[in-house]
Amino acid sequence: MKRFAHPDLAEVSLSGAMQALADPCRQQIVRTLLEADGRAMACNEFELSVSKATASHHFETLRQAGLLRSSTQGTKCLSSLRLDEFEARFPGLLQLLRDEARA
Amino acid sequence: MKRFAHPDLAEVSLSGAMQALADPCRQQIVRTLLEADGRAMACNEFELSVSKATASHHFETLRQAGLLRSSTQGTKCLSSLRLDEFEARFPGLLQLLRDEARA
DNA sequence: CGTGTTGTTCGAAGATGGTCGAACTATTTG
DNA sequence: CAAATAGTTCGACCATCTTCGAACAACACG
Repeated sequence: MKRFAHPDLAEVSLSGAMQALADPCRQQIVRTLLEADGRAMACNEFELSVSKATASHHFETLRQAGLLRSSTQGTKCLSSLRLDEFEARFPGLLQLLRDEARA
Repeated sequence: MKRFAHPDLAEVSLSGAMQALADPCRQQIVRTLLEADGRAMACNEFELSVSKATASHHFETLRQAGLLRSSTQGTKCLSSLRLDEFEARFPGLLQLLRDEARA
């Protein structure tokens, strides 16, 4: 069973966080998780217009940016937002995504 | 005398803003302007470790992201932050840069 | 008018990033 | 065990981004 690496939020730079959140596909992933309200979701539950390989790459990028916590459950990979930790490190950043989602 | 284009903040996407602010060199420019407290600064007043050509490109990128307002004064190009407008469009985003500047 | 200052623009080189298909691993199910 | 499911990893391709030097433009100052 695969184990994913999850950096400490203190190691995540603002540049890194912004770069991760700048991509539309990754924004979509984070927005979906924001609406999921804390629930962990499998990769194939997200409606993404990219291949499996590309999606997997984006999930990894978001993990490295401290946004996602992932673990495998059977053949699935469940991911949830590290909401409180990320909010403590970069206050207000995720709220901007929430706002843009309504627009 | 050259005139620069300055987009309406409503036309600036969150992706665009984050992409602009993700670059270390551009972060340096914005941070310097934040410390300048509203004062307009010439390009050569910023201590950047890149060539003139590259710096000029970064200033243009920041203008397109709605962060800078620039105008020429003699041979100089004076730039200032569009602080209130940008803050109204993306609340809290510039504060993150300010915080990271102290760290 | 010539010289120096300040940026801009152009073209090219090199790095980075998003994308995919194919092959692979691990797990569940028949 | 065989087949289906869910992701990951690899290698390659292409677009975009960063960077620079060189050439250029506009202005200030003798």
